[in-house]
Amino acid sequence: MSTPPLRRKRATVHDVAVEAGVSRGTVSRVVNGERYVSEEARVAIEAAIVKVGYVPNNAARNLVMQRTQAIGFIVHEPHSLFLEDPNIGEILLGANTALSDADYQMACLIVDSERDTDRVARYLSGGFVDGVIIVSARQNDPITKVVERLEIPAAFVGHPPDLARAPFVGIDNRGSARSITERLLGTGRRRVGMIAAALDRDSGADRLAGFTDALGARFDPALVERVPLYSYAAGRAGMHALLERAPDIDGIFAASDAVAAGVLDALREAGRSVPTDVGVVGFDDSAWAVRAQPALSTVHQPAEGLGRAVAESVLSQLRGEDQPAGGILLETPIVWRDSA
Amino acid sequence: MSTPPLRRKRATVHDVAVEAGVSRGTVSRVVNGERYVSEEARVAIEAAIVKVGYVPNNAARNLVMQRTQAIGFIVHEPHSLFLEDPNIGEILLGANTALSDADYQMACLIVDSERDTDRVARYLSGGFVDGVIIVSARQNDPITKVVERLEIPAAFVGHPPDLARAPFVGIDNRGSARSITERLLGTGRRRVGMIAAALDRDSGADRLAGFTDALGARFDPALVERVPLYSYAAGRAGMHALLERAPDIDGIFAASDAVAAGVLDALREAGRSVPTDVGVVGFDDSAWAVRAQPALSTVHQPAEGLGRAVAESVLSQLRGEDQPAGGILLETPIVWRDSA
DNA sequence: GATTAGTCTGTGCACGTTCACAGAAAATGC
DNA sequence: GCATTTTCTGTGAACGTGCACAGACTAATC
Repeated sequence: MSTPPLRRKRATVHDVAVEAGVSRGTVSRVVNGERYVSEEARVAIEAAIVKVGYVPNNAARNLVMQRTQAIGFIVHEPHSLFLEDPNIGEILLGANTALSDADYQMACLIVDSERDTDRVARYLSGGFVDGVIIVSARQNDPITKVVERLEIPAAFVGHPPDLARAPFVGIDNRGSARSITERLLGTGRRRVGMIAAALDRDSGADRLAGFTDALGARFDPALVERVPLYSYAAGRAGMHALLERAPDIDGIFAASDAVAAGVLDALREAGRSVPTDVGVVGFDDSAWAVRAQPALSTVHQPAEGLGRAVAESVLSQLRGEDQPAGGILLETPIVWRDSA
Repeated sequence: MSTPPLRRKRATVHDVAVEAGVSRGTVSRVVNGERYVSEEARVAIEAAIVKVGYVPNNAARNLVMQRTQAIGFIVHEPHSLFLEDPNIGEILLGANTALSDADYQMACLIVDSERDTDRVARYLSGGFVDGVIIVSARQNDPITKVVERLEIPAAFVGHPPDLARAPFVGIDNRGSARSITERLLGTGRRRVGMIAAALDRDSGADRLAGFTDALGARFDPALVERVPLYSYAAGRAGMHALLERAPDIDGIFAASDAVAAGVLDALREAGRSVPTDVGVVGFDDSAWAVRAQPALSTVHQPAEGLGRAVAESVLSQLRGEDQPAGGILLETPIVWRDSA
């Protein structure tokens, strides 16, 4: 015997109106904070609202306003990396708080396989969201194409290289990479290499460019090892490969903290001590950094702030405001710990 | 100059009806898969749907059906732990896939401060969700009280001790803890202790109980160190304290992998080698486990499966189906690696 | 042939809100 | 005192769907 839902029916704007002795229109005006309502009516309505316990019905409001009050949060990453990379979690958290403060829902869409691409494309075309946040877009990303074609308000975390003027928030990956590499060079290292990761993404490519900038004439391409992902495993394997090729290396810029954690373990396995034999710096200032042995010197990435900012950007577009050209870059202080 | 939204209007059920030469009612019937519609009408309507690109309007449907098609996902944890604990992320992922397969939205609600409690309580009372998933309920949790009072369909991950017969999914924490402790004892350890965490939660208390079960008469309360959270930092501090008290300890059951990672580092700092001097086992089989040095022996927690199952439970309640009494327990195989 | 049961279809109403409009009352200008 | 503006309020029409109902047609039964 299944219990009937038993949800006592909610108060409507009409109930408030009769309680306050006014019309629906006036109630609507005070609920939405519009002008042209007398002080007398306002207090009566406000009292009536608390008395009958009125809460606006979103479905009705959305129906007449032709909107959904939901924002898609699209992550184009394998499931496993979504979990391993703490940045994404923090970005999600920041975006979620900003969105819920503005009474928006967040719909998480994780794109892993081809099948997911179709599913998300269909979802987007279905008009289930008013806008989208896109977290790790690749070059020639099919999802990005769908968003572009549908002309949905969108904002990116990181700069998608093939989208001319899409609003984005990000950090100065290149400048930050240059700064921390310079700082690493300042500790007196002579053979400094890099584990470069995710070069198909703007962040990965920019971090490598910043590294090259810092080294200038001293740059030696043989000291750069390229790995596909920002992951612990990739960092460990990459470092082993690099040590094979250049045993005299004494400094490493790892493209992320997860990569750096792999680097540290590879160095330990090879019998090198950090920072005495080799100095290591990372990027992100994630949980990996403090947990590593020794604690990582790294670039602080304001992930939660990025999430909040990217959400604000979409919200601002929805309000029809002008967008700052060229996107927003957040500050990235260097955090110096023990690994270099 | 703000661009006007320019969203070309979507096709409605009425557009499909005129295209197929039938009435709205018939279109509605085929869209919802009801009986009593001729084969002829069905094919005409299906063709018309793809031709005009019809997608049902959720807001209108929700309005008339008196529902929201959204499920709240409530996490009662500090923000930091939400990120550090990989289980929660995986549960979220599993729940999200199950929910979106059923065309439900997921609304993430993270409760950290007192202020959040009020916000979420108000959100729940507002009727913005049809049901809720509750992830880490404490005893006497105010959020749980609100859910109970509102009589919203709910399902828990883990068993809230003060709710008599609330549907839940979980694992047999006590049995699993007993099994892995027995296995640890089987490696010939004589002084086996535990870093017990989060005793205000059912999982924490049950893991300690399982440990006690396994030791039986050999149980020594002095070998149990209690720490507040399932965190790396707590594990490290707890292990240092325990070593102070019992330097002859040769086996440790850590209440979670994150705790175990802290234990490993504390043991390294104290100059003990694992597993030679001390055997260590964890709980969760999270990313921490494989990343640890040495890799952790641990209990595999099917986190993504828990998320999927808890979502299915709420969905099933929404369909008005009978609930299995006593909740659902998922399997937890032991994964034996190098740390013991 | 009349009655009944079963299948199929169209119409009007309801869901709860916002918005445009009309009109009343009050304030302001000459 | 009349015209004009400003402030305030109520009314009806949407928005797009599901559902109850009525009616039409077919097939089976008496």
